[in-house]
This record gives sequence, C-alpha cells and structure tokens, in this order.
Amino acid sequence: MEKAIDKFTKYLRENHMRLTKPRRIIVESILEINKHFNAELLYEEIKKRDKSVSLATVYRTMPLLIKAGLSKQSFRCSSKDNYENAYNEEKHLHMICGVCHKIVEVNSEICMIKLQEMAQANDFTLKNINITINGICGDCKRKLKEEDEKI
Amino acid sequence: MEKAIDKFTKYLRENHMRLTKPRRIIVESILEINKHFNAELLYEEIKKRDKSVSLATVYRTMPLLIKAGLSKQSFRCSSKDNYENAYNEEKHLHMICGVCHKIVEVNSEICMIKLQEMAQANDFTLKNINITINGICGDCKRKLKEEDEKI
DNA sequence: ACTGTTTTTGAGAATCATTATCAGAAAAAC
DNA sequence: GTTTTTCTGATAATGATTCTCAAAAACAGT
Ligand SMILES: [Mn+2]
Ligand SMILES: [Mn+2]
Ligand SMILES: [Zn+2]
Ligand SMILES: [Zn+2]
Repeated sequence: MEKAIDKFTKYLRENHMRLTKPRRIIVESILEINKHFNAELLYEEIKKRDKSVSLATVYRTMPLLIKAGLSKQSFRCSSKDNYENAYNEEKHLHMICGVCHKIVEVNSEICMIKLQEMAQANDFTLKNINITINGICGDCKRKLKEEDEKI
Repeated sequence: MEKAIDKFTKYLRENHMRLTKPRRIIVESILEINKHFNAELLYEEIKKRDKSVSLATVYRTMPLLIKAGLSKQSFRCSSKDNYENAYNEEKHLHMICGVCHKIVEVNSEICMIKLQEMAQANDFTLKNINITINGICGDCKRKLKEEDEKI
C-alpha cells in the first residue's frame, strides 16, 4: 500500500498545491489517531507535535485529506463533524447512543453493496455513504429505567 | 389512521404539556408540507397562517413533533437539519448531490431490515435510521465535464 | 543564493444555524 | 377570578465552521 504522505503529495501536486510543513504535520497526526476524530481532537493531536499550526488550517486541510482519499467524513455527533482514516478501513456504519454518545461500529456488506447499486442505478457518482443508527444503548436504557422507577 | 393533531395532543398530555395555539399552527403547517423541510422553510409556511409565531418556537417544537411521531429527522444539507413527516412515509434513504443539492429518495427494504436487526443484536433501542448517499448527480457530472473540456 | 510570483498560513473576525434566557402571556387548576 | 404551571416572543448567546487579509513560505527561473 502507498504511504499516506505520498498519496497526499501526489494529490497536492496534481492540483497545483504545495506540501507545506503544517500539511505534513497534519497528515502525520491523523495517522496517530486510530479512531474517529473531530476538528478539535485532531487539533489537540497536532499540538503535541507543533504548537504553531492553527485551527483554521486544520479546517482548511480536512477537505483536502478527504479528496486525497486519506480520510473520510464519518458521522455527526453533538453538532460536530467527525472523520476517520480511510486507510485500511472497511466500509461500516455507526450506531450512536443519543445519551452517552457511545459509538458502535458495525459492518454490513449487504447494505453497502445495495447502496452502491442504487447510486449507479440513479446515475449518481458516489462520493460517500453515511449510515447512522440513532438510538439508546443498553446501558443508558437500563439507567433511565432505574431513574424512572425511583420517581 | 389517527389524526396528526390528536396524536400530538395525546403526546402532550402524557407529558404534562399543553396544546397551545402556536403548537396547533405548527402541526397544521407541517401537514401542508409534503416534502423535506428545514426550520426556515417550516417557519415560512407557518407565517402564511400566523405571523406571530416565532422562529424560537419552531425550533422548540420540532423535538416534540419528533418524539410524538409526527415528524422525523431526515438528512442534513448545507449545514441545515432537515425533517420530513412521518405520516404515511415508508422508510427510505436519500441521495444528495453535493453540487446542486438535489435530493433523490430511494427505498431499500433490505437495508432497513438489516439495520433494524443490527440494532437489536447490539442491544440498541432504535430511534432513527439515517442513510445518506453523498455524491454528484448525472446532470452536474455532465456540466462539470463540459467545463473541464473548455479549459 | 537572489528575485519575483504564487500559494499558504495564523490570527482573528464573521457567519449562521441552533439554544438559552427571561419577563410577560396563556392555559390549566382551584 | 385567582393561583399555579407551562409557554411564548424577542433577543442575546453559543459554537462549529468559514472567511479575510497581511505576512510567511514554497516555488520557478536566473
Ligand atoms: Mn467508523
Ligand atoms: Mn425523504
Ligand atoms: Zn448510552
Ligand atoms: Zn446535481
């Protein structure tokens, strides 16, 4: 597999953009994060390496990382956009607990294939599939029940 | 089928809430909208009936309509939350063109069933399933290609 | 290395959908 | 009608994201 930084460099060059120090640091940082992340979390990770990179640059760079195929948009939680690395990631969906915001990842090959077919059938050039199941996890459900019974 | 206003009244009573004039107007208004809507669009529809209802009340009432089962959260487009009526609506998914923001609705019984099973298997109390396919529609694709060729 | 050109950046302001606040109005209870 | 509870409109606040712009960095040619 191609190294992330090479893939990014290639993308940048193809689009007349430059591989700068902040951009390199950002790529190195997303590789350190092996879970979902939002702009703020990534920013914290970046600051471990270099305090001078600005949050604005983080926001500016995310779309580039996505277009370059390094990251992809994931779910949205608590009004924040979340991302995850596209590297070595199988397509999957997210179940989000609306109470504790726990995320559970699940695979569904069948859904993914069906959805890809649907895009094709509708002359849609697929960029991203997002499946989110909102609900309440077992733990929270139980806690809520207990509280109910107290009253 | 139960009338929307009755369903809402019932929900309100069960939760020690009151059926007020603004709330009644809002329910009447969502029934006039037979497509997806965001807070702003609903607010415009409401103003046709009564100019005095405030946007704050629209935002305040949406969660109630959802909990009462009249509306449900749909997709998010251009940084805005979109809703649609739950009445007579089959479960379906949305394909959104990232360029012209056109929405195409498709049904996928198979996906929905699979996802419900998954929620169950993970001890998740399902509140809402959201499937969004992001991409570029055929029309926009063609236009973009033409522009590319001009350069 | 020097110089002009293009792209990028950090800092901070601006945007804008959504929430929170709060004093006055409505609705239910008495 | 009076009291109690819940709602509401107006408006301020919030907060994630985007925009602006002058200064800095990267590049290309010499
Ligand atoms: Mn994931
Ligand atoms: Mn729909
Ligand atoms: Zn939970
Ligand atoms: Zn389009």
